[in-house]
Amino acid sequence: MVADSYPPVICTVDVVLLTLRDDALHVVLHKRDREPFRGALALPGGYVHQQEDQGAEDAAVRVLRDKAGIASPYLEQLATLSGPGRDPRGWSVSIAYYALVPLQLVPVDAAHLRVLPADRLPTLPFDHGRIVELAVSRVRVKSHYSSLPVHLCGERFTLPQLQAVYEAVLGEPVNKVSFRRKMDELAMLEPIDGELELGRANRPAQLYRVRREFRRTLSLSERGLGT
Amino acid sequence: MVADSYPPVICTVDVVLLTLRDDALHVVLHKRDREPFRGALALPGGYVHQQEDQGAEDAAVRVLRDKAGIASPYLEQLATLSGPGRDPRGWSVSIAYYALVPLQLVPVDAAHLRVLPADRLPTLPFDHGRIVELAVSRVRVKSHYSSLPVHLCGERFTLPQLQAVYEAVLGEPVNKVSFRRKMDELAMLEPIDGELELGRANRPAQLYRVRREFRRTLSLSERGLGT
DNA sequence: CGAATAGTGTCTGTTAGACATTATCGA
DNA sequence: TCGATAATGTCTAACAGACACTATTCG
Repeated sequence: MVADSYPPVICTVDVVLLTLRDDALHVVLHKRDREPFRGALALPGGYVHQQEDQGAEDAAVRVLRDKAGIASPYLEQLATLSGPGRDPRGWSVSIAYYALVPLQLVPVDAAHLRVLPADRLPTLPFDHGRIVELAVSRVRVKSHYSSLPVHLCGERFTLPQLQAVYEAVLGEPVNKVSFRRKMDELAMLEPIDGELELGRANRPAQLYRVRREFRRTLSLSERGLGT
Repeated sequence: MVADSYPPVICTVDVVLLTLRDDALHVVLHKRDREPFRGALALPGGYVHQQEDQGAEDAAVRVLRDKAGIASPYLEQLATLSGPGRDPRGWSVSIAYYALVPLQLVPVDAAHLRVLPADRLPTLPFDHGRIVELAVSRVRVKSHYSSLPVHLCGERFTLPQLQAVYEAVLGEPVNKVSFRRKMDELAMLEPIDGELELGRANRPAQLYRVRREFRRTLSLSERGLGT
């Protein structure tokens, strides 16, 4: 064996916490409170804790709670990045996750957090810029054929609101009729009985919520939304 | 900080090496030559080597070469599994990859290797059974809308042969006309000029090969092959 | 009532699958 | 010439997108 003569591999998790603001995907970044890159904005992340984590996902959940004040968002493993150069401390592994959360749940005023547009980020430490790219691209692809974007909405929303969320994530307009057929096919929404979005000078929209069995998961469709 | 008082996280890679035999996906397993589970069949895997690996993928390539005698197959990261219980030596991370290779390139007679059907495997050590499930499911999903299965073919093949490969991977028959339209759309094949598969009592089939620019990558299509 | 947007009906072009037809080999 | 399979043409059913029409609210 060989490993014993070398320092341990540095084993961390990093989370791309995504939310929607002004119809654009934003990333929640965290001001680092220790070296390396102390004071820089970076993805919330941290070491795996052997004594408390039953797996890397536990570490990601803990990081989201402790560093971003977020509990139980939609969370999925993204990729694992590794190598000798990505962390100045040595050969490292980062198990990267992405999370989706409605803006209302983000503590936007916290001094150690920033919410920045995903497509206009400053240079980030480590390979965090690359990780954000991977996350955004994964979210875009999955949004074509799944219910992923509903996790960017709050508990109650109208179909026109949800369509706007899809359009923001996909970066292109979506046909209304096709969109509604697709949502129907995904079968993950239920109308909230008798609840309408009143107060505007037009026909009020029906309010919907995600069915209980899809709250922390996805519904997939065979064929995606067009273009 | 916390990590210093604990033993290092065990950092390994494991590779699900898939091939096609008798129209069924098979996994190449490796007889372990050291503890734990010495002598048991398991996925080819090993430690990350800090001094030679520029990343986990390098480790996967090295493992494939050293343990399975395979060079430069199609290789893609699958998932990362981790936790305190999956390896008896302690808290461990396995960065799992899957690889596709034509049967001709597998050293099927090597004493330390076994080629077993993916859907009828014995119980494997660690969580390798779970990793194989993930790999097979990933390959099935990707085969619906990509050129992934061509990596199970040799250099030259006919369209009927390739269709049989798709059907084996997907586990269901594929419409011939749709299949050919899809291959055409993927635009990754080129006929080998004047080369036909002669010798049988019927019209000979045109031989094709993968275009150079797709040799180690994929071509994706918007809409997949049907059910 | 008029403006505005929600929600739905319907038409049409595109695409996938079923089926039929032609092509080309060995025997 | 026959049997077999490759390769392709064509019809049809399913589906997505465009468009238009109806519904319902506020002012």
